[in-house]
Amino acid sequence: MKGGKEAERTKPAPALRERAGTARPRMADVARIAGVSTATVSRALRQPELVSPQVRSKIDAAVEHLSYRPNLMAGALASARSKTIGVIIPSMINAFFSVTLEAIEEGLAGAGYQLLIGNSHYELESEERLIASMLAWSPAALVVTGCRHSRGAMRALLDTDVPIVEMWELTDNPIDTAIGFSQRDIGVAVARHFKERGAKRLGFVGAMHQRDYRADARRAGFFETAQSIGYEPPAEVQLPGLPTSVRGAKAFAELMAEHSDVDAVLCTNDVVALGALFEAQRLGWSVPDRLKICGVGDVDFAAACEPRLSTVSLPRRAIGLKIAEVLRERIAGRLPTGGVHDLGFELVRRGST
Amino acid sequence: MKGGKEAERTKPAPALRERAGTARPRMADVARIAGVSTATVSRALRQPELVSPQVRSKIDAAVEHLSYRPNLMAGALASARSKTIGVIIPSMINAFFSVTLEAIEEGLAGAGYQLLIGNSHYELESEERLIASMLAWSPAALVVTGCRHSRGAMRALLDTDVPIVEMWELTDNPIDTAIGFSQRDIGVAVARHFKERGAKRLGFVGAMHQRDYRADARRAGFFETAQSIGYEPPAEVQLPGLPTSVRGAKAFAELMAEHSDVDAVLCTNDVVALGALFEAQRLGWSVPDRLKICGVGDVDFAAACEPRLSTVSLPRRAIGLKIAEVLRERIAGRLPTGGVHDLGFELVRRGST
DNA sequence: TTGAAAGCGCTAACAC
DNA sequence: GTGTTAGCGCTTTCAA
Repeated sequence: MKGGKEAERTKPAPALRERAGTARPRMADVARIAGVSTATVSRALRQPELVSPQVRSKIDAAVEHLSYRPNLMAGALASARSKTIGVIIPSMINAFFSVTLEAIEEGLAGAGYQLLIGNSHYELESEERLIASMLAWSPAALVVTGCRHSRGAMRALLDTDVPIVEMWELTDNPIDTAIGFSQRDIGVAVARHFKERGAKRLGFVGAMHQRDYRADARRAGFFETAQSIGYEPPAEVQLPGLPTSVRGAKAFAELMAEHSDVDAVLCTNDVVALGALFEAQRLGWSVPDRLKICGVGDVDFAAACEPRLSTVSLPRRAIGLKIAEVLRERIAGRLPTGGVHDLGFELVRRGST
Repeated sequence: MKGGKEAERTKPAPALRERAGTARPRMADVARIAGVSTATVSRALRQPELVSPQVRSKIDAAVEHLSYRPNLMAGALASARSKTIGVIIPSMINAFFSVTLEAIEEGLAGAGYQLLIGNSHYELESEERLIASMLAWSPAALVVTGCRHSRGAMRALLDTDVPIVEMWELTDNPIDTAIGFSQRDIGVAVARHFKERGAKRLGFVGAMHQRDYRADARRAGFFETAQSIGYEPPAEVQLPGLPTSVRGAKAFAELMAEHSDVDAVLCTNDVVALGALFEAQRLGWSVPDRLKICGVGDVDFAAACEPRLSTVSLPRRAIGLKIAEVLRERIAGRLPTGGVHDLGFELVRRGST
C-alpha cells in the first residue's frame, strides 16, 4: 500500500489534496466546522482559559471529529520558536550521556517537547556545525556538553536568545547555565583515596586524551594531587582509540608489564576498569590486595562483577533532571539567568580498592 | 551577558529587529545584496546547477558576507517536508539502540539531516503518541522499532506518505520497509547450541516479558526448540523490572537454587548474562564445565570478562547503516518501496559455553 | 536562466 | 471573548 503511493510523492501538494478528501485537515477546517475564526481555534489550543467554555467545547469537538493535528512547522514559523530542544552530546554510545538524555526527556515529559539530538564525536568543529544547524530550528533551548567550544560556536551561543545549558562540566563563566560537576576533582579524590588505602605507586590508564578534554581534566587532577601528596608521577598508558574493555585489558597488561611496582590504578572509566579487572584476574594479580583498581562512572556492571568495582558515581541522571527543571523555568520566562549548578560526584568504594 | 537579554525575549520580533541591525539575515537580504530575486537565491542554495555561475558566485558572496543561514522552519513549511528523521526507540539507555542510532547518523552524515529522537519506554501507546507528534514535523522519514504497533499507530503509519522503516525485527507484512533479523531464531540457535555442547537441562533468565515482545520472541524460540529436540521445558526466572547485572545475578542465584540440575542458561541479554556469570563465580559453579551461560547482544564486556561470554552478536551497527542507505534512496525518490532486509545474527562461542 | 506572485498553516497584534 | 488582518521566511509554479 505504501509502495503504491510512491509515484505521487513528487506531485504537487494540491494534486494530492484534490485527489480525495484525504488531506490533512488545517486549522481553518476546524474553525469552519466550529463556526469560529482560526485565531480562536489557535487560542483554544494553546491558552484554553482565554476562550469561553461553550466555544471551547465546539472546537474540541471539531478537532476530535477531524482528528486535527496542528502543523508544528507553521506554528513554529509564525511564533519564531519551536517545541524542540536541541541536545549535543559527544557520543551516543557512551551510556553516561544516554542516561542524561533519558532523564532530560523524562523531566520534560508531557510538555510536548521533541529532542533534536546531535553527535559531535568529541570534535569541536563538529559541535560548531551542529549548533548552527540546531539554532536554525529555533529550538526552545539548546543543551551542549562541556564548556569548551570553538570560537565560532561560542559566538553563535552568545549571540542567540535561545536558552543555553552547558552540561557535564563546571565553569566560572557559563554562557548561560552550567549543570555538572568538577571533572578535575574526581582525579583529586581518587588519588587521595589510593593514599588512604596505602598504595605506594600509582598508575593510570587513559584514552582519547587529545579529544576528550573532560577525561583529561580528571587525569590532570589525579597526577597533580598524586605528586602533591608525595607520590612520584603515576605510570601511564593511553588506549589507542575509543575506550573499550578489550583495549582496557590490553593496556593494563602493558602498564603492569612495564611497571610491576604499581599497586593502584585509576582507569579513565568503568569500561576500561573492568577490562583491567578481568585481565588482572587472568594474570593472577590479586585485587585489591596486591593491586587496587578504580574506575569512573559507576556503570551497572561495576556493582555486579567480582570483586565489585570501586568507582566514582556521576550524577548522570540528576544532570538530566536538573536540566529539565531549569529549562521549564527558563522557557516559561521565569528565572532570568541560569547560573552554575554543581551536582557533585561520589567515590564508591567496593571490593577492588 | 545572556542574562541581560532575558527581558527582551518576550518582546515582539519586530522590536528586536529594529533595535539594531543585529537581526538574523533573511533570504531577502541575500537577494537584495546579490541583486537577484529570492527565488534565485533559493535555487542557488538547493539546486545550484540551475543557476548561472556568475549569479551563483554573487549569491555565495552575499551569503558569506551576511553569514546567512536559512530558516529551516520556513523552508519546511513551504515545501511541506523537513530535513528531519524521526527515530523512535524503546529505550535510550539500552546500548543496542544507541549503536544503531549512531550508525544511522553516520550513514546520513553530511546530508544535513537532524535526528528527532523519541523514547517509547517499551510502551505501544507511548509509541503511538510519538508517531503522531513526529509526523507533525513532516520528517523526511520515520524509523520505528519493531513491527508491532497499536491500532492508532498503525493507521497513522499507513496513512502517511513519509517513508517508514521498522527496525530490529522482521515481518511478512512491513508497513513499508523492515530492517532487522529474526528474534525468534536466536532462541532456536541457542537451544541447538546447548544441545551440541551436551547440556542436559536448560534454564532461562528473562526480563520484561510483558513489555518487550522481541525478547519474548527469543524466549519462545528457545522454549519451543528445546522441547522439539528432546529437552523438558527450561527452568525459568523473570527479573522484576529492567534488566541489570545486579538483578541478573540475583535471579540467576534463585534459578539455580530451585533447579540445581540446570547446566545451561540462556539470559535474555548480555547485561543479565554477565551478572549470572559473576554470580556463578561467587557461588562456585564452574563455567563452562558444570554450567554453561549464554547471553544475547555481544556487548563490549562480553569479550573481556573471564571466562569470556558466549553470546549472540546482533547487527546493531549494520541495521543503522542499512537504514541510512535505504533512506537515502527512498528520500531521493529512487527505490519505490522498501521491502524486508534480514541482516542476520551470529552465535559467538567463547569461554562460557 | 531568472523573476513575480501566490501561498505553506499558523500566530499575534489590534480592534471590536 | 472573539474576529480581522498581517505577516513568519521560504518554495514553487508560471510566465518571461
